[in-house]
Amino acid sequence: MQDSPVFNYINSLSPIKPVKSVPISQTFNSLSFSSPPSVFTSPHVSCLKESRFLRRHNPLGTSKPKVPSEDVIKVHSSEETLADSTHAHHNSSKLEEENTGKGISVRDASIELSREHIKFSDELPQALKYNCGSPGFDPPPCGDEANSLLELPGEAATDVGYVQEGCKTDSVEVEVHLQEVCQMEPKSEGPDCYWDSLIPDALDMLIFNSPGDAEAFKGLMHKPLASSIRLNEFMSMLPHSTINNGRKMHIVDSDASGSAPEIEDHCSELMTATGTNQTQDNFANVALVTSNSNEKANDQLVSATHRTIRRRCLDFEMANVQRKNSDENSNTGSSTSESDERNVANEKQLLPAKRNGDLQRGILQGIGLHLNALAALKEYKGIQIEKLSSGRQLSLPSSTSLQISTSQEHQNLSLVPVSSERELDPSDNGVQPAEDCSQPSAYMAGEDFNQNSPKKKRRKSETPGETEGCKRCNCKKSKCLKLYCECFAAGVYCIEPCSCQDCFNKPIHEDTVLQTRKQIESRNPLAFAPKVIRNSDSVPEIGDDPNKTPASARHKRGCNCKKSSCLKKYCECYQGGVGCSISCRCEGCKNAFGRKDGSASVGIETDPEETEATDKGVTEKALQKTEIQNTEDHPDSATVATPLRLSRPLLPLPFSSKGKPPRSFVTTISGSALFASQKLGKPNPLWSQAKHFQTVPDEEIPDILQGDSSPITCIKTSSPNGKRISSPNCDLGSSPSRRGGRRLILQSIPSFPSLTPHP
DNA sequence: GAGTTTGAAACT
DNA sequence: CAGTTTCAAACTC
Repeated sequence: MQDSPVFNYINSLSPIKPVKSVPISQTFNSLSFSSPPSVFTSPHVSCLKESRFLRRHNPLGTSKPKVPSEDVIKVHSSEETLADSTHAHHNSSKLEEENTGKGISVRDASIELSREHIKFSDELPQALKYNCGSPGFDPPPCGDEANSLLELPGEAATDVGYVQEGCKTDSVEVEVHLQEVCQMEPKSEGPDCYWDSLIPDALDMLIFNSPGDAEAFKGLMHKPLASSIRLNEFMSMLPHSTINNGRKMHIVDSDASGSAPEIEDHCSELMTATGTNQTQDNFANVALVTSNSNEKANDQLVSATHRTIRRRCLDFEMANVQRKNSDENSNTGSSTSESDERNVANEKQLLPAKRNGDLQRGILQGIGLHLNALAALKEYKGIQIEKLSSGRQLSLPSSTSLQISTSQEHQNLSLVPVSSERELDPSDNGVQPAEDCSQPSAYMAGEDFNQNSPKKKRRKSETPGETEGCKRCNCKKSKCLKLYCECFAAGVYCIEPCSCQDCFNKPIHEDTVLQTRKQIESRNPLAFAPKVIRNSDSVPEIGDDPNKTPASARHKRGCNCKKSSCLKKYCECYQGGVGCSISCRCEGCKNAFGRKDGSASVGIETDPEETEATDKGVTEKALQKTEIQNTEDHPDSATVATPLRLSRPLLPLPFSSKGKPPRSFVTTISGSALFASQKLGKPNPLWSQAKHFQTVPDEEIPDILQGDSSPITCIKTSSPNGKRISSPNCDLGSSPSRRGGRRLILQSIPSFPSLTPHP
């Protein structure tokens, strides 16, 4: 019987057997996120994976569908597949056999798909290039798929964990398969990003929501991808694939034995249509469902799969959540126009402030995408994002997300204590380690976006709005563990685009990074705080002409320029787009945003543009700043047009209009926005990231309180470490001694700054 | 792309 | 806290 191809085939499809396999549990360490290798402990599995990759890789790798590689050919026919399965059985333990069989079947199916659906391949010209965009997916070096798998600790771990849960074999296989698919995925880089952010939601809708949602999803899918061509097909397929009881796909109904081909087709279409990881996920789900004849098994598998996926793709999950929300709240599948869709996508990333409850999520979402990733994304999206953000996005959200990202890093790295005012959500703990997110993201950014151009080039070429978000350092001696390193200073891991040497600022060295960070913070609690403090909610000051630099914004410590006259980026004030203040010790200050001597803040506002130093860049900057400030003033209003800059928020670095933003220059989140986010209160898995906000308040308080006009306003703020910090603003005023000013502290200020300007 | 300038960060 | 050194970004050629 076993020899019978049919039998084998069925076996391969049967979910039940795999589950039985107990031994596997040992192989796979459940919940051990750090040990992906464990997943691959089994040589057998590894082999399979590799082979798969090769197969897939080759066919897809070639931008155009070509004759399947040898491997592909081998597995190609179902019969052959069966044979393989059988073979596997013979060679491995039962458990492994099971796994193998399944894996093979899945794999085969995939292969067949690729083969049968050449069009698919066509649509995926960049398959090779594309590394799974999933946050959870560690971006393995392009081309080295086998390795990549191994390198994906988070994913693998996740998989493993789930495997143990019961659907082990299938889950694992599926996961693997997904990974493959991910790698295969076609999309252009830009679109990838887009889809990555977008699809998750879509997926959710597809899977969890009613068919109506499917429509929405459809609309979403429309957009930009080349693969969208397939949308119709996909959509037509939806009825079948739409979830039944909220979890299963109808496809499940088709019985395991009979519908393999159909499923495959669907899957292929699905993949084609979406061209995203999520799609893959769906695919996985479908595959799982299909393969299972047993209801329970199906449920388990599906749920397991979902969980796995979700875990892997925290970011996406966030997105999904948000998406769901948005669906519920506002539209439903109505998003048909491209612009809308894009907006939606952007919103996810940028954090739509408009929707209740979305804010937080949005923020989280933004967080979900690692800063690095975001930055990279931004680069790819380029203008698109800007447009979107400017048009619809709230400046606030952007800012928020940005800030969050930065803070997040902080948290991750330094475990900064949350300020009292902010309660951490219990869910925090439950949330996957930030690292997981950040890591993959970081890698992803590097790999996914795999940029050809070195950071330097980018920097030079990058326009203020285009790529500034992403920090790329060039450290050689600091190992990226000192503030010299922009990445480190910004609280982000270095990514591929960085040209640093001996870099320790990577997830791998988290401990080191964390430790170093703590050390630095112990020395200077504000070391990682934003260098520029902006007044978010403060009422426009006297000089706050829209066209002028925000008076409220000031550099935390002030600059110490001697030769640059504060007219170059050497000057942190200038770089941060703020005027110099009393805090500054600069000589010959000509800061276009405001000279320290001339009524510091007011002077700037009076006429920054008139400053001799004013050049186009400066003016532009000033304008941008103004925009920002305006936005900040109305952070909550969703409708506020987001200035270009705000759109940037996706990027880790909020500020610099030109070139890369200064290290830690961060825009302060508006208190209200922040508050709102806090209020959402719903335990959000990503809430932990919210912690990061804590830093915001610190900055914010001063901002709020500060009126440029009020020289004396000093605020006591709590640093992340709980140390007290004085706001730079204090300096402004009064005290002749810049540093002395800081020490003036307003002790009665609430930990959480009121949203309104301090009296 | 290499070299210089600059000022923050780090060190003493 | 001040002075010096180190460092990497910013800038120039």
